[in-house]
Amino acid sequence: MGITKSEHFTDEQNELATLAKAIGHPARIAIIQHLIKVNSCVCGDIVNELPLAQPTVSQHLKELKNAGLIKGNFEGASICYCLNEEGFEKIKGFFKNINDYLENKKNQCC
Amino acid sequence: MGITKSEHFTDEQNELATLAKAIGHPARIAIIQHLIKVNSCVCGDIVNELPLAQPTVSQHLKELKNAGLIKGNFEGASICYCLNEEGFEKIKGFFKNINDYLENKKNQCC
DNA sequence: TATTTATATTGCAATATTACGATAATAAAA
DNA sequence: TTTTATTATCGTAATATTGCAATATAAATA
Repeated sequence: MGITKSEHFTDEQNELATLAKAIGHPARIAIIQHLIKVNSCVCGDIVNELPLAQPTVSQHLKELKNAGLIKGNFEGASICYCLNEEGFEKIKGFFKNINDYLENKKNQCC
Repeated sequence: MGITKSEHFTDEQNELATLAKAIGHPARIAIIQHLIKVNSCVCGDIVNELPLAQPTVSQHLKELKNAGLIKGNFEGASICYCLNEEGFEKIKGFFKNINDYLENKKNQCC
């Protein structure tokens, strides 16, 4: 049905899924990587970096912003975007759990 | 168009996106969390855990398996699933970069 | 105020995802 | 070999995502 039964999962599960989903597109990975490289930049810079039209980039930025992974500040006529620590902090714990588990696991079937 | 222009991105970007996308659904988060809790289990156990029908769970397991995040071994009539270290290892570096960056960042616009 | 520049929104077509009933496939048990 | 148990696949409906042209909005500048 294309509709996720999110009401049947915990808030934590839904939140983690939303964050991972936002990261789950190569254009949005590229945007994150670019922001790490240049620290902060405006939408137009990303349009020049990526093989996508301006409305498409704007849409990807919106999704990253909604998920809490980036934030934007007005800077004259442009909007300056950079990573939002808060969003990444939320994912951190999840992957830490997994890594801790994988380092200590024993007696698995596979 | 609903079609991702993956040919315009690097292999690394596409691979990271595929992994994140696979994690980006609450049911698949729940499956991963369950596997951490019980170490390994069969599909039927997950069907009992989640509010989803068996074909739906099977489909989610397939996606996690295709992404390299879980693996399954035949164990009698059942299939025993557990986490696949390989997949998570690939994401680890990406988040490590982000966390290192966020810990040292300065002079941001926002 | 009119123009330019930068970004967002709308509308739409193409494609992908989610979910599940029905059914198939596979292997153990009777 | 038939039955039972377990998981996978098929088919399909509902919904979501991706991408972009066209357009709107907002702020700076002439």
